[in-house]
Amino acid sequence: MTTTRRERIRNNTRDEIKAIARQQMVEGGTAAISLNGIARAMELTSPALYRYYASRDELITALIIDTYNALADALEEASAAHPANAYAQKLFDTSLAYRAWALTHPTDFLLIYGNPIPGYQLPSEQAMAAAQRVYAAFLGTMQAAYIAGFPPKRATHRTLAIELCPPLSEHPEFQIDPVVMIAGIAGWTKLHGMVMLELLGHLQGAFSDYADFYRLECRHIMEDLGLSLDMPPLP
Amino acid sequence: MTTTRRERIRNNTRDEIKAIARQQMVEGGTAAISLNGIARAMELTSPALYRYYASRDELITALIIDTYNALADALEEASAAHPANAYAQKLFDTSLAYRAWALTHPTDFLLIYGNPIPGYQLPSEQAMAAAQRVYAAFLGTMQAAYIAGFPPKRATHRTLAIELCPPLSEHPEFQIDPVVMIAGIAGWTKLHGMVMLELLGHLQGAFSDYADFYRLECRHIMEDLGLSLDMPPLP
DNA sequence: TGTACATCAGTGAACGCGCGTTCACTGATGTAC
DNA sequence: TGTACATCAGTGAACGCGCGTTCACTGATGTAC
Repeated sequence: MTTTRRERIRNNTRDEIKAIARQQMVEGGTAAISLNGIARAMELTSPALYRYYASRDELITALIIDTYNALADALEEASAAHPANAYAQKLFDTSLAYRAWALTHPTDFLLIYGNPIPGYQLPSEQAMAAAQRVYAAFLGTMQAAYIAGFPPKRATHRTLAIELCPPLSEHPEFQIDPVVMIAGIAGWTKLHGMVMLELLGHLQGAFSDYADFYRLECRHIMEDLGLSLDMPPLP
Repeated sequence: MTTTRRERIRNNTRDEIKAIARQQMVEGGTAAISLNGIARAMELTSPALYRYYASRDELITALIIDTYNALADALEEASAAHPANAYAQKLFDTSLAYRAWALTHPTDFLLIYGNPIPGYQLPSEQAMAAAQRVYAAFLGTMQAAYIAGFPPKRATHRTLAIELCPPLSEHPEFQIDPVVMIAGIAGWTKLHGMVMLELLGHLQGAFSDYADFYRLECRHIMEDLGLSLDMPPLP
């Protein structure tokens, strides 16, 4: 775990490369990530970058992994603000954090959940694992609530749920009940749809306050999950 | 309305250009649309294309408008298969058509609902109008159901709804009640989230049958809208 | 503490490629009398 | 029906640009004895 001076410098440079790539994305979308451009910004020649990333694709993979992790961190932080048994509060705040993170990091969000980057094929096991952290931030709390005796209100019948959503035998340490899985993904897809459409401007002009709409729908999701918030009810 | 021979040939060429552009999108995403490439495929020189579209951006605008219209056509067709007062059936089939169209035309779907194309700014009034046809396919039926005495089951209180979703004064011929608007957009965002995540492979491995999951959630949406389907209930 | 060697960061030139757009032009198609 | 003219489709050369990646190399930094 000890890092030499050289390793530290090297890691800093790797970070700087990623930071500039992120900046490029902000300015021109994911397609604008360019080694030549990064080299220019760093006052290097472009072949020098190949010391740090073997190719453009490898850089993109690193960006994607970091992005999943950053989003997952934000969600976990929101969840951790409440005690373990405050399921509703945890999920509600996690949901708000999902939108908040997406709106403050729009290009990062689109990097992972938007169009695939042309010519890029993400192969990495690591990326899959990082992506799972995001789902886990929602599903973990839901599963805990389920075990504690709060099943989803409109739960799918167990036999049907098992058929539709066969338990993953690969990761037994991360077992989510199929009933929870279906209800959880149903909730997540709704959050995702709202965020995606708002982010890309497809709801423009519909609402006076998007945060209010989102909160309203989050409450409905909580109701569907059979979890009640310690909050004043809606008028 | 009479078209001369020349105009017909011209329109065919315009259509051919768009068709090839679509093919490019299928192969390499929206970023792969290239006038040089189109010219090559048509065995023309690239300046010749400027007779038909003043610029790459204008071509993309045409593609976007066509795409919104094609999706709206598909939705309207699904809805038209049922009589005007079969609200639930209309909406259910419209919802299924939304997913079906997205899955059969993934790149087109991403052209309109995916990442913005770098360097492209859609300015067109026409595009906005075409985009509205898609919402209208859902909201029109919902509004009709509302007027016929089927309010959304979990309707927002009117005063709150009006505040959150101020009626658009611009298009009085297309008036949707705020209560319907909120419930309708809530439903649409959920459909959209499911479609988007499935399309981009983010639900991979979760379900044995995505169509079943989608149908299941569509039923829940119908329930929320207070509309019952003439279908055998779920087991 | 000093020397010999290995490692590593970065250079500069080059490869081959593709892009959108402009310009002055040729030759074919249509139109008016 | 034939002729003179206008319209239009398409050409070929050029502009200036940017891209990812390779290669043989120089010079600095670290390491082992």
